[in-house]
Amino acid sequence: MLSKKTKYGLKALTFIARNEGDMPVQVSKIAKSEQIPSKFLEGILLTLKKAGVLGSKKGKHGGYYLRKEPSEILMTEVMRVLEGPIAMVPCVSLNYYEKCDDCPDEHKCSVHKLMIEVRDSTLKVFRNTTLADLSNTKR
Amino acid sequence: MLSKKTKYGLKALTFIARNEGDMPVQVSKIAKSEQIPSKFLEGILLTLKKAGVLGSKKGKHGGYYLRKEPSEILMTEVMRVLEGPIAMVPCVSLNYYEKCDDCPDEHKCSVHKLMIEVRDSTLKVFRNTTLADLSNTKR
DNA sequence: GTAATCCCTACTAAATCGATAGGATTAATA
DNA sequence: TATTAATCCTATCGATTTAGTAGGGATTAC
Repeated sequence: MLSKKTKYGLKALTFIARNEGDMPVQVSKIAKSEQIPSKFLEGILLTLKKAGVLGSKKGKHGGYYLRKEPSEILMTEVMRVLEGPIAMVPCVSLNYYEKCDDCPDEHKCSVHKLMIEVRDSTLKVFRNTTLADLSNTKR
Repeated sequence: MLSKKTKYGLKALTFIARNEGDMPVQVSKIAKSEQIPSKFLEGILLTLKKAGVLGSKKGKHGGYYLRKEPSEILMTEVMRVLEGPIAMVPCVSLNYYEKCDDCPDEHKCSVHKLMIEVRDSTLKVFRNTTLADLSNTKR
């Protein structure tokens, strides 16, 4: 299941991509428009900021803005930040590999083989999709 | 993340596919060979039985057996039984569709579009993979 | 009748998720 | 400079899910 965190995060990014002029966008505006609990969203955007996807400006008239063009923000990046590893098992994860306790030999493991295929096909989608696709903006 | 339940279930099915002669295979044998907690596995195989993937024989020399040829057991079926819906959000699930509380219009939802693509690509893998592929048996 | 096996229900500890609370810090502006 | 509006940070909470255990009932081979 996709977590609410990721769902909200994607919606928020889409909103920001669509509403970006010169001014940063406030959490409260996004929360209201997208029906997301404001305090919860606060934490999500903070995470995206720490990961380098968003920038922020504090104080009055502050808010969040994209640090790259929507077309340069890949879903691989966003999903990894919000949802964690793309692979369904650590033993096929590219970025967070871990050996299984059980499994004496990975190459003979039936689950391993299947999960590599799933990972690759999902990765293909995420690598081919940017925030520009989600938000229908051209940049 | 793939649940242990699903992982164990797949390993068990693979084991049964490889070890099937005329005799049913016992939970205890699978558990020992695949390093799975025996009582936990018991419940998993029961689930697979109720779903019609496995058959069982009670009493001495009883055990579990496949109800179809490995090549006829699709991963779509197994994954749905063990892991639940393949879609990451209910609003793109083929078998368990549910509307989102938020989302006034699905067709305009950026998350929706992305998750349909993920679902389709994952589905493609599961539809193209059978237990025979996992277990390297020909049947 | 006994041992081996599946079948069923209930319980538990730990982790995760979704959300809230409360305030510290920063910056614009009146 | 005081006020206000924002981000930033930490802690907490209830509900749910996960992974597993416990204990026994029912069935069958021998």
